[in-house]
Amino acid sequence: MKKILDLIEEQMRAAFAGCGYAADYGKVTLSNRPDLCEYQCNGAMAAAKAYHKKPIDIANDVVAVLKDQTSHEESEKAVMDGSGNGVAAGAGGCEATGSAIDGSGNDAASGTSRLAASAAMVPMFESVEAVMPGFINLKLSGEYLAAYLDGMRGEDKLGVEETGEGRTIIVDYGGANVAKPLHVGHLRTAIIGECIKRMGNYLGYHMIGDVHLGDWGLQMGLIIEELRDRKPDLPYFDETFTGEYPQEAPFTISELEQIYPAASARSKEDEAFKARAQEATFKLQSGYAPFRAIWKHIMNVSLADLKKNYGNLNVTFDLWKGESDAQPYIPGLIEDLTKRGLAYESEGALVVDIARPDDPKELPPCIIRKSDGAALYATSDLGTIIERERDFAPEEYIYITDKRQELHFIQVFRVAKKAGYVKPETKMTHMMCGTMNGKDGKPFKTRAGGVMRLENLIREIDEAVYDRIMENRTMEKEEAEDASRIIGLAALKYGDLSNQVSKDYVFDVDRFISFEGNTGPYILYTIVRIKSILAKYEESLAAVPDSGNVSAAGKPAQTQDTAAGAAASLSCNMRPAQSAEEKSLMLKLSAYNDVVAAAFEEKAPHKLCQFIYELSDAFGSFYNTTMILKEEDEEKKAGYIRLIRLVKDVLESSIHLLGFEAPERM
RNA sequence: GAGUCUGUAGCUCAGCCGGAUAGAGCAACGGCCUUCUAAGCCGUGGGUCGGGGGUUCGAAUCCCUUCAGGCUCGCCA
Repeated sequence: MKKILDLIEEQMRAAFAGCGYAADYGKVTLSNRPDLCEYQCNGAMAAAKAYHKKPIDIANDVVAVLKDQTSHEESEKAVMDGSGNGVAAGAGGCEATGSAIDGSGNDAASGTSRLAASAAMVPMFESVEAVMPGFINLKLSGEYLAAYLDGMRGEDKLGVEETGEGRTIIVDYGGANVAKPLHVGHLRTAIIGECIKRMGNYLGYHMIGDVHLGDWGLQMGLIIEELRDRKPDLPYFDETFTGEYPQEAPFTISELEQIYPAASARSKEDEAFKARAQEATFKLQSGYAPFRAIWKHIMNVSLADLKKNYGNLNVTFDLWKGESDAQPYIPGLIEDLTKRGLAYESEGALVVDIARPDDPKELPPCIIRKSDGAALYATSDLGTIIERERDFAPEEYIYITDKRQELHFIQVFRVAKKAGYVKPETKMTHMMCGTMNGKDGKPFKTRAGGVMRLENLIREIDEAVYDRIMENRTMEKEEAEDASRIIGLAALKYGDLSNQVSKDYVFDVDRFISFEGNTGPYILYTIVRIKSILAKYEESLAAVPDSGNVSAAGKPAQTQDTAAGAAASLSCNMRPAQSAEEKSLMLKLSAYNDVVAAAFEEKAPHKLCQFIYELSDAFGSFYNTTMILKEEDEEKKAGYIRLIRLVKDVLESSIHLLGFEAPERM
């Protein structure tokens, strides 16, 4: 569906053009003064200079054209109302407006007949006015808005346009290291990446998520040598061993997680040990069979654990590739760059220049081979690009990492472009994440000062949620535990995603578990309340047929709204808003497709968070001023139900995009 | 030192491709449950948008400058 803002803007542009002004001045935005209007156009003020006129005169010209249009619409509408019968505007009225809005939407794409087409059926504006110094203030008509929402209800994706057309985008977002437990530092990239991937898929792109494991560096040598010292009797360390290596890994995940930090710490003090680790790394990379066997064990044990932990976060990957997968491409890569004269020796290393004259500061070259002959980070990322081009030839790459890697990606992107490994038009995006800080503003730590493991963080939040549920709800232990996991994850993810990606943010456990205000649980609470109302409504419908005879005799008009009528009422049309609260809610809903598209386009999940918070807020006000189930007018009640069902659908699909779900009760 | 990002209410954050009175949440205070989940709703107080200059009819937003903080600056990932 076309975005509602675009539809309005088309009218505005046509009006500007109709007055002899450039259509571009007809830009329309959401109002920043909700007390005055719903949408606004500031183009008259911008145009004033070019046309040597007072802004208000231009605004008045444009408004006159729009009003002329509106009054025309109103006369048409009056005719419709006459035949439609205001009170019993049940099924008959529905069909008419339903097709009208669809028709106008489709025509709009093709051109000029749109104005007439929509005007004939549904007036767009309730009011249009010019205000000093030259604002044009707009209010949407209730009928138009209701018809627009009906369009949303009728679509699979609630009106979101699938602009991706199946084009491929690779999202590189895990960043996990094999043999190291996930810690809070991995949280942001995982959460954000998952969200970007989901939004892209929703918009019709073919998103490929790759965890891109750190599975090939010095860490492997460190583990091997530490293992040698701890368990020297293993066959992997027996040079004379000729048999089959065991299937069973010589360590558990817990041991592995203990081995690596120990080895890492030791290498910083023990030069000899470090040298051994480097040697082991080299042998592994050269294909030395016993070490390859250990490496496989490390991978298997670690991967199972990582999948479990990412799974708990509701984060999944299409590819579980790692740096090791890029290795086969590296010799050819280096040869190619060297042969073509792009890479040259400098201070013993092999480098590629990436500096450009217009850089504010001359950037250092990209090192693709160290002076000791080993490949490094940039080399492996370039190798990965070659593999991805071969396998997927994506139209865009999105890397999601900590912002400290900015320079690295500038270098890699430039080399990839310069060498022609990716097409010139391929977009290469680095989403730089701010760090997650503690309340003190410094990088988040445990109380003891260490790095917080992700599973501990999650457990801490889940437990806090559980306590909160038990505090003021009666719920079975098992249901409460399930709910606290769902709610805890929402709290965690929403807390992260509601901040701008590139900024550092303060992760305050106490605030997250308080669940008040702009938090994940608040969103879930809204959904749960709607579900509860809908369930009660369904019950009431199901109950009616039992006393059907009585009801039918007494109130013929309402019998249709029983069991069989329920389906009909759902397919029936949305009613124009009856109150300010209902209108606000409907206006908010209508922005859904715009928000999703913008959140993806700008790689800004926080915009979607902001939206669902405002939508929940609007629902809260509506809920508090409107007794939905107590409404005696069945037609009106059915209208409310249609509306809140749409609110629920939009909220649920939004949180799905963000990467969490809602419980049934909370 | 150079580059870059950040600085908005007591706290946590939106707004930043210029527009009307700078918005939320938390915290504080005051109302609203015999009615659909009060984890809610309504209201009150709280601001030199780090400082200074400039552009503009109009600046939190654009430009310059300055202060404070973060990060990066060739063989870690």
